[in-house]
Amino acid sequence: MANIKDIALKCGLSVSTVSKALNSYSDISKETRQRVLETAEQFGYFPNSNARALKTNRTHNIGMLFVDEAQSGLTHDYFAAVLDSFKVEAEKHYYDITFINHNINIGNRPMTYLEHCRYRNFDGVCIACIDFQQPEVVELVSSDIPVVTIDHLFNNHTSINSANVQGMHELVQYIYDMGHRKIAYVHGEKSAVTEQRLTSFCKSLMDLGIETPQEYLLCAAYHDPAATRHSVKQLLSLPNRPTCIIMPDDYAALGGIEAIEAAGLRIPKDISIAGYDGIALSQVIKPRLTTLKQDTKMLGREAARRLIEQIENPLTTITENVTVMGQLIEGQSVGRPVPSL
Amino acid sequence: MANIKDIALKCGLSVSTVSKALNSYSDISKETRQRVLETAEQFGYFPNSNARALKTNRTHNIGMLFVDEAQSGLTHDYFAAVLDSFKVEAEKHYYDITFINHNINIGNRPMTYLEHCRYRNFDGVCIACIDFQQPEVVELVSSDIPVVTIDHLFNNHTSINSANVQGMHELVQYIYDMGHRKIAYVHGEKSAVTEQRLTSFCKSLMDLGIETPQEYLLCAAYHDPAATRHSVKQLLSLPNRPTCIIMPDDYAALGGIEAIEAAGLRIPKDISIAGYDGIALSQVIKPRLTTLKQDTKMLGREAARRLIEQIENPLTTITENVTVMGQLIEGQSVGRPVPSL
DNA sequence: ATAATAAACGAAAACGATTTAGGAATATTT
DNA sequence: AAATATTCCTAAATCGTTTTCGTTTATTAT
Repeated sequence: MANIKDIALKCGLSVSTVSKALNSYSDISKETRQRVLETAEQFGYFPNSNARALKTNRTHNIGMLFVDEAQSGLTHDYFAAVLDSFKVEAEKHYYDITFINHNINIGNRPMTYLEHCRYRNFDGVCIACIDFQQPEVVELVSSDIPVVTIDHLFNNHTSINSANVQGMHELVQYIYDMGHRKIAYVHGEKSAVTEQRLTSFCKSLMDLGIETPQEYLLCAAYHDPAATRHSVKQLLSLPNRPTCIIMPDDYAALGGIEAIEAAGLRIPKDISIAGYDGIALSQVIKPRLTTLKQDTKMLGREAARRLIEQIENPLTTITENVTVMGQLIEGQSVGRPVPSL
Repeated sequence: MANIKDIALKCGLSVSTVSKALNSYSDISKETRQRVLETAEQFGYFPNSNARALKTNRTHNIGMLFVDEAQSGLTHDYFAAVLDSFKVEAEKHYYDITFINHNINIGNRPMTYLEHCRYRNFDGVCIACIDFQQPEVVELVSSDIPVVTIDHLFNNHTSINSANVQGMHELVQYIYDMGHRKIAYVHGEKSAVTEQRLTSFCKSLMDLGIETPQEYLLCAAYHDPAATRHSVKQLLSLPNRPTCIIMPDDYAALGGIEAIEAAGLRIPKDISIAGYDGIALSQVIKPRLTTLKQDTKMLGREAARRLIEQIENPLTTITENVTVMGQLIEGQSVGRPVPSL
């Protein structure tokens, strides 16, 4: 692999001049600069990232903290889509992405996330799809490494958030407009996202003058059709059962659908069901889900952009909490309820 | 961040001694070694990866070539699961994973994959879920960087392959055993995998003494329900239509199911359908798919293991082509055909 | 003509590790 | 007592860059 020395030799220049030429220093004449660039191109040269990082303390490498164990992280469509979009944008800015994990330390102790970041000298870190309460995560966030979080808000840190309040409101409003008055919500486990959606759900209904009985609010794990199947079954057995059920997410909705069909009910004729996420899957199943599509493209892109902005202009950048709007997808799973009471 | 110098200072030793102690050189006394390790632990020390890489030419970083554009790569359940498993195993061996892409070169030209690998000094590379014919991919494979490919076989290179021949055979045999004689196969686009499955499909049927008309073999993109919907529609309109249809993959099967139900047919009563992949989704939809589960855990794990083996013992390692068996999942989508002809 | 300024380049010291060759001190053999 | 071996450690070169501070030459001002 050709290095800067080879180029210097070939051009009859010093190593420093070549370096400067490559980095567009102003005290290099146009002619030499041109000459250097040409030989560099000809030699197929590019800087050794390690040497450069060693000297500059910049790696052009972003750490991605995505999920702890082999949970549903990468195979979770929503997050996979966000990651994908993040990756695309980061590449445009010449950044690479490396997963953060628990490598083994010199002392035979697993590194903390922060230690791993220091070890690899990540310029910045993106955190998504993880339990944000973990001490280790908090430690990482509290460090001086630029951090952007997705779907979670830390003090004084940039975050990109799907508009859960707006999204849930829009979904509820739509369902209301379709004529539903008995709306249940099987919400995910406790998290910032869940709280937002749940609050928005309750508030939206209250504003519409609807009272929601406690039995209409159930908890079931995200991304877990078995859990929602159970919950929906429970809802269906209520004496005064809902006419529409909102699921934690699209994938989990599959469990709900199954439970409904198992009970011999038809969607949306007998009962309606709505998802959340708007992943590709939601539009290729039967019935096509009425759901709230989160803008994964925008979420990933903005996260990457702001993080890089922060990395490159640490002083002028202000921390922002960006909210990315979602969009209702009108599928076939929410219909008009039968007028019967 | 504490460095080796700090430790040397604290211990009253030279930098070289500390380095040797940390790297278990034999010419360091047990006592000093112990002392160094303790201070290292106490200082929260770990080596600067860049400095180390610069000197040793080893980065403990594996390049992952996963997909060119924002195609279905990360959001493709099968590959996401393989990647996840690869990641878990790599971490166990103290390796990190970085995505390979087309960063911008010094000459303002996008780097080739190989160039990116050299730039980042990856110790090894895993290639999956990509068009293996691309010149750039071939260039990378032909380099001296240790490479392992998943689901594609290159000469003189280790590869981990899902047992497509066995898998398809098992699937066909099962369908046959259920009584089907008119079996169609909507196969994916041209690739090594497709070829293996297609060949196995044809051979298995021939061995069973069944002739398959040309109209029973259709091509539709992988992971594309719209494509399979179209193909299945076509199959259904045949004068002598099949009693069972094998889909390119589970996700694409959704399109097939839709087409069948749109035609007013019931699965598996009127017609059977089978998937391929055995992703989680396949078991939470209705009907639960009869499909061939590829062992993503094993595929990812073996890929990581062999690659690392190759990295660490470049001389003693022989290239292997590992075949990972799949397993039939008996769902509800393949039934006994109606005896009518 | 001389001094001051500007333009273009180079020498050398880092960055934080690894590794080779060798040096002191101690122990062992002759 | 001298020679040799062993043990433990250090000096210094090196990996490929960046960057500070000079130095040289050319240009302009006096």
